[in-house]
Amino acid sequence: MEKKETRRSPKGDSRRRAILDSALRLFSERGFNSASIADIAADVGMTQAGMLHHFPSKAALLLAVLQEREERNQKAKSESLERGFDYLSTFLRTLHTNERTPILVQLFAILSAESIVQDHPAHDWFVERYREVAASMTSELAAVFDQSKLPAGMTLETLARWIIAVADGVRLQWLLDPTAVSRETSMIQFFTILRPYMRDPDMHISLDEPSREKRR
Amino acid sequence: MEKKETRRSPKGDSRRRAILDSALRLFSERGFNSASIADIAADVGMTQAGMLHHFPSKAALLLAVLQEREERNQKAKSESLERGFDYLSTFLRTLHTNERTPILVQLFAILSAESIVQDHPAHDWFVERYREVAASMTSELAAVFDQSKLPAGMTLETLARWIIAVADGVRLQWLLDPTAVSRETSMIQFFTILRPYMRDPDMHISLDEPSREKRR
DNA sequence: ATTATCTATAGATCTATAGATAATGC
DNA sequence: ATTATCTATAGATCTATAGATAATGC
Repeated sequence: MEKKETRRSPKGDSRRRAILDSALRLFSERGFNSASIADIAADVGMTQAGMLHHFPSKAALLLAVLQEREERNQKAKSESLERGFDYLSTFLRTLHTNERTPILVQLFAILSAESIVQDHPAHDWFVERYREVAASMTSELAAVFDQSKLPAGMTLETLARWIIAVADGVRLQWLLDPTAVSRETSMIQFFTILRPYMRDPDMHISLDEPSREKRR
Repeated sequence: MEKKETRRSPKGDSRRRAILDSALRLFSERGFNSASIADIAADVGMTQAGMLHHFPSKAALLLAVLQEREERNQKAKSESLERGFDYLSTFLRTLHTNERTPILVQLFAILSAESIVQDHPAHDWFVERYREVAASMTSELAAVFDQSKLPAGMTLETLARWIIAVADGVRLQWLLDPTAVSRETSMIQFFTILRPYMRDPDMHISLDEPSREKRR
C-alpha cells in the first residue's frame, strides 16, 4: 500500500514550481473559476496538455496551491514560537508576513467563501482546515487566557473563533477597500480589549523581537 | 433627463418576481459563475432569451438580486428601530431574520468575497455597500458607546468594523460547518465583552420585544 | 404600440483525453 | 524505460443577439 514512488526529474520539479507560482497568481487575480488552466499554462510558457501532465486536473492544481501555502505558514509559525514569541504575537507575525503576498491573501479570501458550496473542489479542504485551526488555537490560547476570568458561557473556543472571525472579516474589508482599515492595527487593538481576560493583562504583544530572556 | 418610464404589465412583473427568486436560489446554491442564466431560465420555466428580455444581462440580474435583498433588510431595520429596539438588538434581529433564508446568507458570503476582484460585476456595489454600512453603524454606535471609555486609539469606527467583521467571519465558519458555531450566540457574547465601553453597561440587548416604556 | 416569448445560432470559452514525439536518467 | 511536451480535438458549456411571433394594454 506504498505510495507510488515516481522517479523525479529536476526539470519536472522546476516546472511544477513554476506552475504552482502561476496558478497561485492567476487564481488570486481572477478567482478559481475565471482563471483557466490554459491561462496558467500560457503564463508558464507551455501548453495546457503539457501542464496537465504535472497536475492531472484543475482541482488537483488548486489543492496543491492551497496545501503549499498552508505548509509554509505552519513552518513560519513553528519557527516564531521557537524563537520565543508568544502565541498572539506569532499570530500577528503570520498576518504581517502574509501581507507581503497580498495575492495569496486574496486567494484565501475568495476560495474560503467559494468553497462553502458543497461540491466545490476545495470544500472538504476548507472545512477541515477551519476545524484544525480552531482546535489548535483553542488549545494554545489556554496558555494566554485565564478561563476563570471569562464571562459565563464564554470559552476559549469562543475566543479562538472570534479571533479567526475578526481576522477574516477585516481581511474582507481591507481587500474591498485597502484605505478603510489596517488588518494589523485591527488585530492588535482587538487583543487589547481581550486583555482583561488574559493571565497577564500587561503581557507584551508585538511584532518585534521578544526582548528579555532571549537576548544571548 | 427623466428615467425612461416604461409601461409595465402585471404578467411582466410576476415574471420578474419569479426570475429574481430563481436567480437568488441558484446563485446561492452554486455561486455566480456556476449558475448559468440558462439554469435560471429553466427553473422559471422559460427560455434564456425570454429571460434576458427582463434583465438585459447576467450582471444586471445579479445586481437586481442584491439590491432587492438590501432594501428588504433596510426596511426591516427601520421598523425595528421604530418599534423601540436599540441599535444592537436591531442588529441581532436582522441576523436572526436572515437566518430564515440561509440561501441569501450564503449568497452574500460568496459574492462579497468574489467581488474583491476589480472587474467582478458586483465589485463596485460591494465596495459601496461596506462603506455605507460601516459609516452608518459608526454614527449609530455613538448612542450606545461612550467614546471616553475606549482605550487610546480606538474609535467608534473601530468598533463598527469589528462588529461587521465578527458577523462576517462567524458567518463563514457557520456556513462551512453549521455545528461549529452559532452566529447569534457569538454576536450576543461579543456584545458582552464590549459592555465596559457602553454608556449603560447593563443595557438590555436581546431579540425580544423591548419591555419598559413601549408597553401601552 | 408595446411587451413578452420563442427559435436558432454566433462566437467564446473551457476541461480533459488520445496519441505522437522529444528529452532525460539509470 | 520513464518523463516531459506537443498537436489536435471531442464534447461541454455559456452569454448574448437577431429576428419572428404571440399576447396585452390604452
